[in-house]
Amino acid sequence: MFMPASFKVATWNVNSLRLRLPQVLAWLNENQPTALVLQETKVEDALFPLAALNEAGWQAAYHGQKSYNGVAILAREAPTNVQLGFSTNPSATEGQARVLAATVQGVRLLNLYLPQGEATDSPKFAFKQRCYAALQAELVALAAQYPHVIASGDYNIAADARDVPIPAKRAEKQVMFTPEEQQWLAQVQAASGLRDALRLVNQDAGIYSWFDYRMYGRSPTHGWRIDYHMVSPTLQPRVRRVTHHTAVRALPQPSDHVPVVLELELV
DNA sequence: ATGGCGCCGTTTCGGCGA
Repeated sequence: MFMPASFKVATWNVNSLRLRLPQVLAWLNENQPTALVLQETKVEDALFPLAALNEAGWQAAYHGQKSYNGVAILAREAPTNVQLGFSTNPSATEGQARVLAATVQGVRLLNLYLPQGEATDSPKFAFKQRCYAALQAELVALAAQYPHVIASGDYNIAADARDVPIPAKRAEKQVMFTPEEQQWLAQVQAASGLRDALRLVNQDAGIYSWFDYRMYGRSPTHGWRIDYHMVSPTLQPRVRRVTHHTAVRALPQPSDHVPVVLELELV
């Protein structure tokens, strides 16, 4: 089966693609990934900045809406077999543009922007749970259908104590770290066989992908790790490294998330 | 317990995110 000699995929919640476009173009030029998957593009498809990306040599599949959500997959060659939403449960995201899949260089990429949940007694928390149930079914199906699967994006759940900057007992009271949510994240991996790529190669605590704007300037190291690359069994031995590009936080008008880069190679 | 910041839009403040 086809497998490129190397594969570099990045995930980045940009919190408005139009506002962050210069940063995205600069980052692409500097890092030359095989693919970059974006969340919170916050732009409807008619206004997607396709021309500027094309001029810089990048093709795109995108699924957006006005103001909120929005996901896109960028690559040098046009992503193929593009799927909007979960193929196994299209209504699970309730019309919100949060899920996009496409094939790049023989790898099936699933780009995810899962709900944050707001509070455990909020309807948004129940929505988050339904999205995780649909995600689990989707990953089980994808793992059976495609030889190489990477499910990347903003999962809005920190996996364990290493991924939060405060004691776990205190974090457990907060959405994105409740034991219930951690169970959803663990169950998704157990059922599908996909694994958090970072933890295959790095057990360090204090590696973060999201930084609360409200803490910015006061406590810039006060982040959480809520963005992941989940890789299917065939790719797990090929994970070389996962890096978090926190330097973008020093740019003017940064996103609250940083690019997370997964590099694979043949063993 | 609260709020802090940043983005969006039939925009100049309220809704939403995390």
